[in-house]
Amino acid sequence: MRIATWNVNSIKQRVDGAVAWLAERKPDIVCLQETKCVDEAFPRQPFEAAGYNVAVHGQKTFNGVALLSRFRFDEVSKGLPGDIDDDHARFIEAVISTAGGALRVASLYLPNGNPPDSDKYSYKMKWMRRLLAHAQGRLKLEEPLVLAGDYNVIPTAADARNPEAWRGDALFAPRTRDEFRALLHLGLTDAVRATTDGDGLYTFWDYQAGAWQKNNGIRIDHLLLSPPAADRLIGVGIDRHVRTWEKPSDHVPVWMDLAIEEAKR
DNA sequence: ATGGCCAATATGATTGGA
Repeated sequence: MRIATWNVNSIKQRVDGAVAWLAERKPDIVCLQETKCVDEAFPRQPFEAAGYNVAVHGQKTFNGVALLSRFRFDEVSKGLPGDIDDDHARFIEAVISTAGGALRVASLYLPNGNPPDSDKYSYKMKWMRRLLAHAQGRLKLEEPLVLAGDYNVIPTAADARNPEAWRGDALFAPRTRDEFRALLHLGLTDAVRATTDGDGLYTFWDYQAGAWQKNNGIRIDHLLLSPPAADRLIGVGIDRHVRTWEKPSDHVPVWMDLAIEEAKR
């Protein structure tokens, strides 16, 4: 079972690149973020033609998350619980049947939170605490669970080419990293860090200031796994070559393989 | 992390992104 996450920065701008990447990497399930369109406008057809079921939770202009799956969705729920007044489309979760039982996958787009002295940052903090509470509840199910997405968190200095430049930024602030560590302390595993302690593993390079050419990147797109999922982790990959394609997103896909078999039909 | 970008919007300037 191959599961990926990718912040596409507008799905309409990325249809061709996404279809090409699906054909190349052949993921079973994909978590997308920043689709930036309402559900009715999501370009479902090219993805269905490529063999994927599509579940979307979007809004006008900003945010927006989606799931692509080679397997049928048994359940889909939209929105992160914990605040009925939060109308940002940043969370979608689905259950898929596998040979070993239920697999639960969520695509999440955690708020950026800049500037850190603003209400945007307090929204980020609240959202992280809501995610923590939700994860806590889901972990009790003892299912393979994947919380994948753009966390807008640089976990450690090893996850940035120039950590000094990020000091004081909402993505690297001590409180941000504290909240991310609290997620890990629930028992969630960062799939990339479970397989390597290397540096230079980035998933985002700004469009500006030649960040890609200078490899001035950060690792902010993460695959977090419950214990039953982490026990089945085989390997991970970061498809940085996708950043060299025409009209690239500023993020690249991150994927992993789990030793989970698809349900027999 | 700014010199340099990109996407969406009834668009031609502004907002949001990270």
